[in-house]
Amino acid sequence: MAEKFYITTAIAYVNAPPHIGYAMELVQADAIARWQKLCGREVYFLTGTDEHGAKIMRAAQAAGKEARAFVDGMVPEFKRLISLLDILNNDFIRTSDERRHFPGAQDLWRRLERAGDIYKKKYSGLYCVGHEAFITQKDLVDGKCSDHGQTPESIEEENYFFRLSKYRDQILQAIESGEFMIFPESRKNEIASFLKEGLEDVSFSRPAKDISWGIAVPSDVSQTMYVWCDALSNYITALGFGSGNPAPFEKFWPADLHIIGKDILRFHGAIWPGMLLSAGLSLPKALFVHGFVTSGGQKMSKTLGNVIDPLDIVDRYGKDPLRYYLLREISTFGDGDFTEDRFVEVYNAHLSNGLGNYISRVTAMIEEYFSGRLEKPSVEVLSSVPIRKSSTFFTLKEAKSSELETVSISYFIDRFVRPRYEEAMQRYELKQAMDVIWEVLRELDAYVQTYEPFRLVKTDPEKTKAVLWNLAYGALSVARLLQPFMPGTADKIFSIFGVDKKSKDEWRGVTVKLDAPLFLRK
RNA sequence: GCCAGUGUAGUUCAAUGGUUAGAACGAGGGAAUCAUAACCCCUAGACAGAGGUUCAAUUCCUCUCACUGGCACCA
Repeated sequence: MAEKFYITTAIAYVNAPPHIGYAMELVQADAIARWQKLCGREVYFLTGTDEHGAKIMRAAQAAGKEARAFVDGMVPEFKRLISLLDILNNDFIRTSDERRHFPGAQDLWRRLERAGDIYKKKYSGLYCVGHEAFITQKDLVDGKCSDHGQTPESIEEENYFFRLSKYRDQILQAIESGEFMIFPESRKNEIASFLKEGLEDVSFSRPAKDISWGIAVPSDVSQTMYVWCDALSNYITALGFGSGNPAPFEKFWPADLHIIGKDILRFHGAIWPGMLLSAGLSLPKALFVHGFVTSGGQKMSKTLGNVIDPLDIVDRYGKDPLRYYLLREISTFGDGDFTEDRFVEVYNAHLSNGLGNYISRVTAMIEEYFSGRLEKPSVEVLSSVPIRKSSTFFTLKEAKSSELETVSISYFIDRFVRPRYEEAMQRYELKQAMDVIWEVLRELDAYVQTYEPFRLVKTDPEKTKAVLWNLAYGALSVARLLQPFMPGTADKIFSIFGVDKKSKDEWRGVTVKLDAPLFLRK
């Protein structure tokens, strides 16, 4: 039976249309999900939307809509982005879904209550009349609310709290032992030191009179769940936890990987595991924490006019170019920058001039010299056209220590490219894995230069066949490696060379047909 | 303020206690013509600053400067 792999993105907050950060998170999750599938795992990939809370209520009000109508209008935008980016999610959960989400969230609450970890306590906070909500110290400028310029009132009210402090040692232990992994290492250190400083209990509900748009506390309808139990629980409610059909939950939980942004590390690295421990459920196996996407070095904002709309980019350049940029040009775990100038530069350099041009030149020669058809040459013929010694291959550490004088293209790919690629993927270093692919392309372009098949064909057609075979083999290998990242492009390449992508057999021949260049220069 | 981390070519990144610190994009030049004037080759260009440890430091230590993240109820 296939091993399972449960992967999630954070649920997107729908107070505004989808932004590039969510697009990146989806694409990262998708690349990993596709990779896991290729490795033979049974993948369950969840994404969704977070639709409750005061901010949504305010956004709805500003739009002159009821909360329900507002979120219902917003969700299709998120789904459209998902479909335009070729995201292969199995499921989409909405926290406002009373049938799928509410029962599980309330069930989770009851479990925590049964564990004795929910208690009532006076909560005192700074209440801003303008916000009609509590604000924090950070919202204050000179003691006044930065948005409304008013001095907040200090108000006390009774809320439920969750005894998070009780689980600190267990959480810390799980993180330090590697039972609950956090990528990258720096984020693991960050959350570990946060835990070491000590954990306080967290407020877990708000009076319903203040926030009606949410999930009622099961035992007390005068209170609405605060975000933790409402939103984090999506990861299990989507699997049917607390519903009539918990089978998927039993099969797929715990999550193998939660993909999140650095801004919500604490919730996923402390509060969520605390809740799970209290409920007697397993902890997720790992957290993947990415950074932010800026634009021109600054946070995107309407006033600066530097907001990048992912839907617009897909519209004008295509889905795979955007996927490419988000996965390779933005460092996997760090922050990254997105400007259209840079995007076009990269598009031309790596996609048009690099990948696209390579496919063009190879297919053109095969079509021109051999009517588009090539059979795999014999080993003897192939061994007469190894890659040159000055190539990147011979600068690899692994190669330096070997005694090899020359090496074939297929040996190069199987023994040196794939292991490095796989090693990067196992650490979820998506950019590094893609770097490997473009190194191969560079090697292949240089290989054309070494043997000059366009010249060689006039004197030695047999040898030319071997050279072109290797180039086609290289193109197909690149397509294979590309599958998690640029699935549409990978499929196109398989189809251009007339091979079945699903076949695991060795390629025996290619029938080439290129209708249009892969990426036209911009 | 406290804690953690980062500072390498115009830009994005890599590596290393010891011969010329790698690559990509961008720039300049050359060669080539299979290809989307793409590709290939060559050139220019960097270890934040100051001390220290060491036979030897970009790499280890200290300090200064700069930047980033965290210091909890923000999705």
